[in-house]
Amino acid sequence: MRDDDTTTPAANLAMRQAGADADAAHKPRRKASIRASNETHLLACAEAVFAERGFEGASTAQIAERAGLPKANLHYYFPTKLALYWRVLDDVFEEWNAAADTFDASDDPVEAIGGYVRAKMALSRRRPLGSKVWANEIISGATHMQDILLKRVKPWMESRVTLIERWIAEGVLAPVEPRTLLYMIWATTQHYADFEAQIRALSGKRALSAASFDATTDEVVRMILRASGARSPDSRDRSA
Amino acid sequence: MRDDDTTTPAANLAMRQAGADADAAHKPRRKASIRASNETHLLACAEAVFAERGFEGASTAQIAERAGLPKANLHYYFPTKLALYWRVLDDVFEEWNAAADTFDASDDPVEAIGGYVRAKMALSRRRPLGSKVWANEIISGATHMQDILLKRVKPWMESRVTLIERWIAEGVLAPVEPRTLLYMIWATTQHYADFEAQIRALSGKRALSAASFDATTDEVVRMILRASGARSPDSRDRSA
DNA sequence: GTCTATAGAAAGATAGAC
DNA sequence: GTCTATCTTTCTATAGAC
Repeated sequence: MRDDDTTTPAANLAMRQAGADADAAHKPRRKASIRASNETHLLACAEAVFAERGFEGASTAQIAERAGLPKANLHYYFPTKLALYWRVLDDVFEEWNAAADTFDASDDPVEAIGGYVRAKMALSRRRPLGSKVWANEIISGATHMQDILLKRVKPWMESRVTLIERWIAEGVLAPVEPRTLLYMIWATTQHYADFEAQIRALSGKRALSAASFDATTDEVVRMILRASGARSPDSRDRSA
Repeated sequence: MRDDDTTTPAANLAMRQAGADADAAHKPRRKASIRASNETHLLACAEAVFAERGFEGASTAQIAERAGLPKANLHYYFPTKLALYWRVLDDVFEEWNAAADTFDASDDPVEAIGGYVRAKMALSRRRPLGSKVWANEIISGATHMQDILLKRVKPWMESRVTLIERWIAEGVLAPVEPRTLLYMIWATTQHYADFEAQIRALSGKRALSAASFDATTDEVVRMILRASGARSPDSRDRSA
């Protein structure tokens, strides 16, 4: 029951109808879960529309229609289009944040960077719409994301910069500019979500198969590791 | 007279006023150039608005206002919003295409790839708005760009893939997946245009200085060359 | 070529019956 | 919680005077 990523109008309508004829409107047991269910459902649909048309280009009517609901219901759950958009941005950031944690899974730069690249590639595959919403927001000037960028992303980046500089000092990473490396990782991995349509057009295929996406992931990991000059530390030569 | 990249409303209004009081409307000498001048001016303003809000999010009123013109004048020069958008996309592609030529400047992969990365970074710096329009269009599904992608970008990519495969066979490039390398180059270089707002927020600076952009360019070139394992061919060991 | 006025559709949001 | 009807604003595009 609770996988709500159905973003096609048809499936959604069907789902809505299912509960509709339980006409007794006040079963206390279900009240809270109706709200939760409708909110997540609307959020998933909103993510798809915001991804495709950006904040200004998206209309609440389109989102409601995709959700199989009247426009008024959308405004019942989310007072304004902006409030809905904020919730979507927040959701997307939480996943970004989860992937970011993989960077600290190991002190070996090969494992840490490799694992992070893998996590970001997996995210691009699993939730391309979220990545697109993020990209759209940044391209439009990031006006609604200053808080997230300054209070969450910036501190994360700064601590990772310090870590990368330590690796360089220890000789397990080439003397790269840490920010340039991180931007390269973000840009390259997110490209497979954001520029999906271009990749499809250029490859002539309808979609990248799971197998070829995995192969591409391996290749991206190899290339990023080569770019960064990462190597696993010799277990004995660490003098400090 | 003919540098029309002024995209601020104020400057544009001033420019418009200049010619306005030459009230004789039919000097044959000036007719054609008025059209050309207004068209390029509107195109520059449209590029800025489309970059910031995407095709659906942009309004002809905003574009006209930025150009310092009544909305009706915009429709006099460009019949529909879509026609205007197409012209912008076409302009942007022409510059992409010019940068693409640098790939063939040399048969040495270090020079060819390095030069191409430099050209793309320079383009990101010189015309970030164009890059954003492109990115927005792809994120939105590339519906208005299928022609350019299939007839212009795809053939270019395929011939470059062949070239890269030859380099690999000759041993002057690591055995990389050519498409993955090209996507990495595009993603990384365009990131400095498209994600400008994020970079600004994370660096805490208002804008990347010319000097630090040049340093970043050098670093990106080094990292891409390392990722691709490119090396200049020994002048003697070419047996064919 | 320029510009005011406006048509006709679609936008965000709300009222109020159920 | 749901949904029809509607308010107000803004949208693309055009008419028609100058």
